[in-house]
Amino acid sequence: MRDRPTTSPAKTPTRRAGFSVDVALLTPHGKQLAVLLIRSGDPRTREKWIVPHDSLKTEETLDSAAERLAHSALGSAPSWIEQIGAFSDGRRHPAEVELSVGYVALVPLGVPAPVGGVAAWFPTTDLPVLAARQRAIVDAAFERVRDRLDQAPIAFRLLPATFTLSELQGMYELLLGRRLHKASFRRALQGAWLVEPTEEWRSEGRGRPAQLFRYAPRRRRSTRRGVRFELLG
Amino acid sequence: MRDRPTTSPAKTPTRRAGFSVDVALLTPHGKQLAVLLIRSGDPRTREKWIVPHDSLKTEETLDSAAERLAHSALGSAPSWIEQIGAFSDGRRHPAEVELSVGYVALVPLGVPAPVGGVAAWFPTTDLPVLAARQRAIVDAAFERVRDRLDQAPIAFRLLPATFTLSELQGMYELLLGRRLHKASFRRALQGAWLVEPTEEWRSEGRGRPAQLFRYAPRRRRSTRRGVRFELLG
DNA sequence: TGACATTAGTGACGTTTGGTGACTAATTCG
DNA sequence: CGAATTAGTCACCAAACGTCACTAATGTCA
Repeated sequence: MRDRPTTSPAKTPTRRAGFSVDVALLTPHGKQLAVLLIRSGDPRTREKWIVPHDSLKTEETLDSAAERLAHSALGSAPSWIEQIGAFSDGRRHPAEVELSVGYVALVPLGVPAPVGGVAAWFPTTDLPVLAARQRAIVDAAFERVRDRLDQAPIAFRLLPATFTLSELQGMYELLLGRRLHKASFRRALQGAWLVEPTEEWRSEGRGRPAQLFRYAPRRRRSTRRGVRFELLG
Repeated sequence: MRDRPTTSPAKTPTRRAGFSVDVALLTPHGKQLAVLLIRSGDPRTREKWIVPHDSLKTEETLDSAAERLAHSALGSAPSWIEQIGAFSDGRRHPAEVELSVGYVALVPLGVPAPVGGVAAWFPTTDLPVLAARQRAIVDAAFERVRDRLDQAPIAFRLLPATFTLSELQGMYELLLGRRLHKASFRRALQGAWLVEPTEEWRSEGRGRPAQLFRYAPRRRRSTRRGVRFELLG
């Protein structure tokens, strides 16, 4: 359970800051991503589910507040976290603060579900009603994950420490929402020197056993590419 | 040394919010980018130059506050603007607020220098001392421009409405800090359907006249590319 | 036990994309 | 006129990429 120093009634006489830090925790869930929401402890709020949030404590940075929130909502540290930005625009927020700083964090597959009852994973397509500003933060979190897929080791952070190449490809397919070709995927992965094989093999029911790999990026030649106009509009 | 939000000097009686909006205005300046700084009107501040900033006015969104700041500092509207993120960490800021929301904005080449004396363009390599948090915002602004170069029409927004292809290439070279090959650049540009020729030609002193183009992106086929591992580390 | 389904992993071919040097074109300057 | 300068294009080659087809190793089931 999280502390809510900001839930003093709307008058909030001793509010330390005019803003909150909100963390959207994401994890793979079936064929899509899911976000961790917690039950609103405040019966006065209109929405029943909220994104973990809090105001800054003394001597705390934004990043450390986000990490504290993630750890406290989940029971363990996330494997990746990044600030999304500042959200305001007068939309509803459970803490009724003027501004919220949104964060996105990744939780590996297989981390046990959070403490019983008060928190739950909600898949992308089945979100409950959230306060408008928190909904915007969650939407931006999903979008940020897709956008950062090529720049940060998103897929690797969503998998356990060792994994098969098929699992890695499956994670990319989940995140991209489309199928990839096995040979192309592996050739590109090979060329990037991102994974190294372990001695272990895993036999998953039928079929040939798969070798386990771990994420171990090496320094690679920085190919000076030309300008890419494709993504521009 | 960090700022102490509780020691707000008694002169700031009606501060509406515990945060500011700060805008880093960038424009091409010789062979690099420059940022617009204004003279600090407050003799008590240690730093002589500051980034334009203000708190949110009533019923104002973050984006509209940033646009207002840009317009008021420059006299005209910027050609592109985007939020960078929230900055805190207890570093110094002229407004002595706990948090600042940073924005980056682009100003086309050739826009006249701002009003006399109180503002000036400072090239990347020759920045004066700024409050630590504003310095962080300026650094992030330069970085954001480089990062967005492939996703947003940065270079086009820094040029006048019509331009030669050599000018466009020169702008990319300025932003990337390296030379590009003419034939590759034009082939890629051609394939992206981003510009269309005008009927005008410009004769710039010596050499063959160049045709003028305008930015006019067309819908193009979304090539489903494979995964790019190169940028990952 | 042996055929078959299933999953892992690789090889090879053709196409596309991208880097490069060399060429032609049109202008100014002397 | 010819040299210098800038614009614009072409052709060649290498790297990257999509695709199909193949081999490999396991479980399942008649």
